[in-house]
Amino acid sequence: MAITLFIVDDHYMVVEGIRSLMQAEQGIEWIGHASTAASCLAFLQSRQPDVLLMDINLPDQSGIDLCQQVKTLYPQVFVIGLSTFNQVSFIQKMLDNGASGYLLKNAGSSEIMQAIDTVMHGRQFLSIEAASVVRQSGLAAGQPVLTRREKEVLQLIAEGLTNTEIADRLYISASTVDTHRKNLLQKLQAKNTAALVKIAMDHQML
Amino acid sequence: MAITLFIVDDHYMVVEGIRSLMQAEQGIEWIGHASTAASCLAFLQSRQPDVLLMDINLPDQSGIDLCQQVKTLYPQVFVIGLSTFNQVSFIQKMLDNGASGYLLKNAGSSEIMQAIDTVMHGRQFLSIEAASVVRQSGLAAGQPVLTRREKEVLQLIAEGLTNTEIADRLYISASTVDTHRKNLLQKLQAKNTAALVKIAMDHQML
DNA sequence: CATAAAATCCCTCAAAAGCGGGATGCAGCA
DNA sequence: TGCTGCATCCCGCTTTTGAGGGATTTTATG
Repeated sequence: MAITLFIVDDHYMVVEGIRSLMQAEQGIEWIGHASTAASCLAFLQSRQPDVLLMDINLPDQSGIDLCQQVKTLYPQVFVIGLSTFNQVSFIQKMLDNGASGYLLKNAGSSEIMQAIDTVMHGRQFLSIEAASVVRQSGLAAGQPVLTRREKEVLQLIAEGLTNTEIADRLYISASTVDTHRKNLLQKLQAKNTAALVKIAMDHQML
Repeated sequence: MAITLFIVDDHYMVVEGIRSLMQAEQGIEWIGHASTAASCLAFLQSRQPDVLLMDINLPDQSGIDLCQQVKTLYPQVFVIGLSTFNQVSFIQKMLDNGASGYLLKNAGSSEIMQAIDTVMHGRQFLSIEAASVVRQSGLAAGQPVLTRREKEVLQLIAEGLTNTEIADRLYISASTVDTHRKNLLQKLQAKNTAALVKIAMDHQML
């Protein structure tokens, strides 16, 4: 019995690349692809693949959210996240939302096959590069987790507001904003606001 | 005589996708691919394609720079930029550096063929989506152009250095750094440093 | 209900950024 | 030769931040 495979990715070249790579493989049945989260969900209503390769960047909603929806509706489907290298900060979120693995888009056919095989056995698969970056960046230890308020303050800082302006916007005192700011600097290990924004952008927090 | 094609992209799936799409086409000869700027330049020493598809994000250096080098060394090679949709701010730079066209990674084979055909005739080709985004975002009017010094200062600001630290690093006075900082704020229409870094990141300047 | 985490607020003081000027030297160019 | 853009440097003054604290109230959660 062949393993059925479905792909969600809005980049046609990537879809075509995987199809081409998988065509040569025994035991893999390509049952289709979608370029949006909506059309993916529509397809799944009629048929579910064993393994679902899912890009993190989709035009209508993020793969993170789609992953959660899919796993809620069809827990038996194994989801493998797919993205380019600079989006590794999403890996943890993806796994938190039920994904079984993570592939970088420079993976070759053997790595894809290995990923499919691993997740079909109920284990987790990470691209070697992904895994190493996770280790390097300390993501495995959980990337700095910001509270709701801290995220709000961070967002407004990045928009160029000062503490007092942020205070007005959030109906709190400037001192409080300052405290949040200090905590942000500490959590993200930033020397000052400029570095804070840079690091936050690098971690896709903005 | 078939048109020779070479690809630089660090995502194997994309390379494979294009190869698969092009294999079915008449008159296209795939002469190879590279995953880094360095290996691309090495290949070009021995052989030059008619058309060079080039990803903008490469591991060792940006496609923007590579494009300029390639066009300097081999002006007869037509370069077509390749990237995903959120990197459109690079399109103008790519074209400035001598690229003849721009394809988004969700292009299908007909669009790729059309692009190759168009640039081989010496004309410019933009993906419809790319063209529309260029119009929308006013990129065609040219995004703010920074001087060499301003770029250096911007980089160091984003790393969290203060004016005096930057001054030490660049062997200039803190006052000068301050002037560059003022000019950066003005050019990028930023209210303060935080917004400056955010905007710079949005424009892929960092 | 106890406890921890989050959110709130306050203080001081030094350092840095931001604002609004002005000014000089130098290179490329019409 | 005069113009323009770039890079360099300086002044005074205000605002904002960053680095130390300390403290209280809310809100989850076992």
